[in-house]
Amino acid sequence: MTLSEEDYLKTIYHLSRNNQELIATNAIAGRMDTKASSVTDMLKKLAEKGLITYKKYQGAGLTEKGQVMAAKIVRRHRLWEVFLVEKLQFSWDEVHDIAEELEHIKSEKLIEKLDDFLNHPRFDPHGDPIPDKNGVIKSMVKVPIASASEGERGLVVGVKNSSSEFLQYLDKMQIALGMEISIIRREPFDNSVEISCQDRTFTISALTANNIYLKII
Amino acid sequence: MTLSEEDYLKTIYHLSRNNQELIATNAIAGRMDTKASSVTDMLKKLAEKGLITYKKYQGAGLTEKGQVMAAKIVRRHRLWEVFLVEKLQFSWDEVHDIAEELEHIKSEKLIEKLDDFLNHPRFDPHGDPIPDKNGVIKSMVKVPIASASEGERGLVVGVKNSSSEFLQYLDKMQIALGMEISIIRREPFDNSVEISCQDRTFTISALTANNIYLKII
DNA sequence: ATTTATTTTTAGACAAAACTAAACATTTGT
DNA sequence: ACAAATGTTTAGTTTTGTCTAAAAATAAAT
Ligand SMILES: [Mn+2]
Ligand SMILES: [Mn+2]
Ligand SMILES: [Mn+2]
Ligand SMILES: [Mn+2]
Repeated sequence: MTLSEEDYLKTIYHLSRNNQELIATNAIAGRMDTKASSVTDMLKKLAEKGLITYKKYQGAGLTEKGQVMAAKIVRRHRLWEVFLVEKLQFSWDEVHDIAEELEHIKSEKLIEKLDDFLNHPRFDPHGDPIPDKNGVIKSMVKVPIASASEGERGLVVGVKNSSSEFLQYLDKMQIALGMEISIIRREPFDNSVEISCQDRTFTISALTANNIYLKII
Repeated sequence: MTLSEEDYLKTIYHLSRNNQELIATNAIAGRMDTKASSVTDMLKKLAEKGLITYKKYQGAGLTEKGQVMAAKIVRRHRLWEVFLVEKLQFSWDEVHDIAEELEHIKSEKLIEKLDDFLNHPRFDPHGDPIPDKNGVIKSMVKVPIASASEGERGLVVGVKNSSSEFLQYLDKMQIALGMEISIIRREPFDNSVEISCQDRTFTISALTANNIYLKII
């Protein structure tokens, strides 16, 4: 597996989560910042290797084998992110790009030793689950603040958007994983949500509310 | 800088240590397990970028700029090796190949944070010095056992050959960095050396004696 | 049901890094 | 000094991954 093949496989994996349908060429191109023609070439190669199913003009989907491979790459990515935050003191908005490179280092032993060293974390710094060595994910029941009802409260367990901009915005608002949030009121006019968090009460936009996941308690 | 350019630069750096002369195309090809013609192509490219001096049929040498770049790569390599041994519990004969990949991860901040995390180590697991962030090396006065005189003693501070085979052989003989060794007798017939180490007295071959460095005390 | 628009694929080109085989330069041996 | 041996470069391919432009297929609109 080359670095490029791994990145394509991972992209297809992410586009397939919460979505049984075939993935379109353009969807992949859009997310990877390449041209559709490049994607087509790569899809043929991955299909040739038995990692995806691919039918002309129809789109692509992971095979069982591709699913397992992709989950391994995601596992590596997320373990490295934990390392960067927990051990090297990076902030959660800085780690993605570095992990994007580290995930391609090829050594089973390395990743198992890293996992030991980190004490087998189950979630990455953005709350996303870390697949086990067989590619199995234990995901958590979580709901965006935007879908929680007035009066409910929950723990912040993840973010939907993990761009630097959004994560830094959360830092600025002093919202972090593990904090408890109560839904005070939802404003029907613009779908903004009034919440309380750590003795502060304030309002977040619908967009923000859509990108923060809670585990209701 | 591509991965490949970095590997070539590092090879030239290593071949230039203890040697002012220009490095021959074949020397590089031999060490990197490529063909001379591939080396020639790369030398042109590196010269083009101002990282080496290169004159047809004469050989190559690092420029100031190339020197600094190469030292940075070596710094990354050796810091990762320390990480793998100290934190992930790899043995010293397993880390080189993994570090060969890790050294290419591009992030200044990563490497400075790693250096902090490791407490600014000055030597890698094989006793080789780690360049500082400016590429400056503080090397140590060290002498191969083969060149030490009878009656002298010293601490094991490095190995010349750091192949897995040799390192595993040292493990088997229970010789490790930091141990104290006394030169009991040198046998003129085959240049083997009788040494004592940790209350054991035994004989090592000339080849072995040439590949273990001592700091005389 | 055609026409139009969008998406996807093909064809052809390019850059990076490798190789083989042949040409050229340097060194060595006599 | 010259021929042979060795070392190095050039020329021409190959593989991987990308791109542009044109062709083909599918989807949307009138
Ligand atoms: Mn990430
Ligand atoms: Mn990646
Ligand atoms: Mn090494
Ligand atoms: Mn390398």
